[in-house]
Amino acid sequence: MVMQQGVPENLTIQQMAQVTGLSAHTLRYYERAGLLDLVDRNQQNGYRSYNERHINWIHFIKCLRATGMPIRDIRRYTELLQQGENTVRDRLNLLKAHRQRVEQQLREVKEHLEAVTRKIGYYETLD
Amino acid sequence: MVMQQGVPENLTIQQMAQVTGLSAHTLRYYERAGLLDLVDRNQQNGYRSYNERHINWIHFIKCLRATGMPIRDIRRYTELLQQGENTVRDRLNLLKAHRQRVEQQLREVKEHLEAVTRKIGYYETLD
DNA sequence: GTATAGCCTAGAGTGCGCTCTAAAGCAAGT
DNA sequence: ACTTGCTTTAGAGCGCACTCTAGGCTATAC
Repeated sequence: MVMQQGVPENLTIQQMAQVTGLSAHTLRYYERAGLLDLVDRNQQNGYRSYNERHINWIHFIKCLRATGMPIRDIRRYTELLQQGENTVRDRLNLLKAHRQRVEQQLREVKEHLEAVTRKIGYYETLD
Repeated sequence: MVMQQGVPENLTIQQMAQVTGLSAHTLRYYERAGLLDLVDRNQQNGYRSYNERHINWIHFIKCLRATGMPIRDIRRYTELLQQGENTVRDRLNLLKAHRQRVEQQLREVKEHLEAVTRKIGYYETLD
């Protein structure tokens, strides 16, 4: 196994788990869920073999998840990606719609957090 | 049933659902979960009877939920509330800890959203 | 009285996103 | 050869927050 420096290649699922911060279970789950096609296998033993492209992709998936995109939408995005260049417009629309929803939700959370802050202020006057 | 104007009183669960935007199912669930003690009953028929205090309380619960506080933490807060004045400090700490977590999460979401925005920017150059 | 509509309870079901288990295969060390 | 520790799969289980169902009671209109 490489892992000295340079471009990561032929990573086992545990190494991939370390690098991405996801568990091996979750990596397999994402693959089954269609978020991660194209995972090559080691020819000798049939183990999954990840490379830098997978790392970058997982990193982006984590951004989508962290901003609340559901698994099925990420699968949809993945499918578009696999269908090639003529889906760029669809992918763009999908991401833009997502961004808009997230921004709306950020505004709502901030608003509701202000109510919490007001309550905190009230409690502080009692101290 | 009153409902003309002035202070809401003796609301049925359906009226309460309308006012709060929660379903009757959810109102019962919140009560069972310990988020909502003290729901009086109509002496004749045993139906739940809500008043303005309940409305305000549900409104605050919605702020906590909207900012991601789990049900069990809201129950904890409810318990403190029921234990009276000497829990003010604990309630304050609970809300402050919550606010801090939410603010942290807002920062993280914003960061990850920037990655999405960068991807959008990239796609737009392809157009 | 009867129909309809709203309320009650206990408990089952749902959807999501993991997370774990069992049984089996492969790899490296002693 | 045996042990240890990784990998594989299919499928079960979990925690959360609802959401709904079944069966029964109550209230009002006709």
